Amino acid sequence: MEEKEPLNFIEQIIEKDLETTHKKEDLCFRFPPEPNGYLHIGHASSICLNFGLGLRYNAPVNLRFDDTNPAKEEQEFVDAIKRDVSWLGFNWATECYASDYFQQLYDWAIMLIKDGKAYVDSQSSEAIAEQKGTPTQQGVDSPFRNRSVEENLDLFEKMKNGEAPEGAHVLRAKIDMKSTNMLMRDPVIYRTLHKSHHRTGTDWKIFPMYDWTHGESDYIEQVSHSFCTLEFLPHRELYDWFLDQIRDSSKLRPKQREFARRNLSHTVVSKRKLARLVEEGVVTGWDDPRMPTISGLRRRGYTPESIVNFANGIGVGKRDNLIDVSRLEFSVRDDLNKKANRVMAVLDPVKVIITNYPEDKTEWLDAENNQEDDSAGFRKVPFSRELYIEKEDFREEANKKFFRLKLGKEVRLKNAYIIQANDCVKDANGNVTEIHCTYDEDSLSGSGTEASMRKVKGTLHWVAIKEALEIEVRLYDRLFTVASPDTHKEKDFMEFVNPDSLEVITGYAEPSFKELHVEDKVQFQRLGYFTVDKDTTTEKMVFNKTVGLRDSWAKLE
RNA sequence: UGUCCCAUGGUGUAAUGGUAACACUCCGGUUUUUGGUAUCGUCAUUCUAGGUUCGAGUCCUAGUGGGACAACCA
Repeated sequence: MEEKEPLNFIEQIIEKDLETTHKKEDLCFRFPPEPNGYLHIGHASSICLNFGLGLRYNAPVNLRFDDTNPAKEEQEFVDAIKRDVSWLGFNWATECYASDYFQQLYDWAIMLIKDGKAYVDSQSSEAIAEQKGTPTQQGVDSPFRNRSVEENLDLFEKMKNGEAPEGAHVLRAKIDMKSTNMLMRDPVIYRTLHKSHHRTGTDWKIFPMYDWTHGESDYIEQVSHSFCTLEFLPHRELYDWFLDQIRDSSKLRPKQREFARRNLSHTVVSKRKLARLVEEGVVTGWDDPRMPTISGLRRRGYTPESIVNFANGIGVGKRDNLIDVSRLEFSVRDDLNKKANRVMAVLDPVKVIITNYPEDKTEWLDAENNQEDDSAGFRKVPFSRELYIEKEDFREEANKKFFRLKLGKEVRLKNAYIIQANDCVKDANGNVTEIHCTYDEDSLSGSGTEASMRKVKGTLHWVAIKEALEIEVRLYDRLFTVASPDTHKEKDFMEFVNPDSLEVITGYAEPSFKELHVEDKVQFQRLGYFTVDKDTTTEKMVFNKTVGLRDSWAKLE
């Protein structure tokens, strides 16, 4: 007997259907992006939900491009979406396009007209909007609502052939202008658009609207459960109405169910808003490491596993939510802790001189790559007389809570020797420029000597200056200064952009860095996780800081 | 002046009429050649008021609060 794990409400819906109306083989899901932008962390949740269900029930999951609007959609986005879904580690059963169903949708529309369920309206969009009423006020019928079937057919044919100018006519479903659900007030199902479509070119001059397309696409693909976000809940009535008009009762009837979109703190998760950040130059592009896009997170150094674990870990519900970004950071630390090799780099250097170490000597010491992974092995790091350590790791004097280097006291240099600070040199402004230390020759890490086993409270990372590599390091902070930048009543979210979200510095790294390639992930010992950016050249390596280590010392300070 | 959805620690999600739990965060202890990791622990939760019931976070009613709906967007 296995433990009964708790089910989320989506899984409960499926389990119940499995008991009553559906067979296991009936299950089929889909992820339906519109190819008009890049996928972001919110989509990742939806991807993990749908593809996760596919894995759980061993059911197919289609990747369906909802490409009904040629004005916005592009092949570039199709490619990017496929790349992102694959990168997350999911395989779709069939690559589908709503545009593949244009003919079927058209045939059904003709049927609707013949049944008296649809009519051509020849008013302006303003007039139609006017007659639609408001949420609290019912609509009124269009003067064209009762055109004859013949006239409707004729006009619709003209729309299709491009004989009517854009905007002259639309096809509307004839439902109920008095409905409390505004979507049921004779929704537009076709508009004329004389634009080239990324897949159908200029074949079609009429394009179906979302509501008319989505449910019927689900039906064509025999999707059993069509999961979407809460804002589509009022669309469900229409979804069902359309299905009722065209359904063959021997076939499976798709059902739409809704879950709450998952919001991430300190960022925005809306394609339109993300596009503004790109257009207004706040970030360098859709894959800027500060962006919550899949490609941005990837460039930042997030692993697919960390994103999938994040999405699965937060669950799914129906309430408005704002997930703290620290939850995302936790999941990438958790994953990288197991995977990333430890290396040493100094980002804010101060020089250390080991006064009792020979001038010309360089020792190549063994350093363990990852204590969390026995198979990770060892590498060599050079040690010599002049080193860099972090400025903040030295104080002339400090209380005993400061475990680092101070005058007269000892620290361990990671993978190397125990040193003691004896003296320091300062510039005219009183800044420390050199620290003079002596080392304990018998204290080499791993040498097994008594001196090497001594317990010293502090351990510092360091690099030998002579062998050090200069690297560019890009440090990131939250893109917005407030948790929820886009829910403010009066202020535009752009007013909350953090002006200090990027800091570019030069750091110094141990020679083993030469072995790293773009997208490789490492832990800069004691600092955080970093990944090699694609801007890296043979001249200069560029690193992105993915996330810092937890830092209980920083909190103490 | 409407219809619909939602309400559990700081955050997110469980508990399916029967002891309110898990994760993150926060705080503290232990271990540690990363102030990391691991590990142990502390604090903290059912919006309000009625009702049904032996028993209500769960069911019902009302209230309060939050959200959605008036694109030829998806």
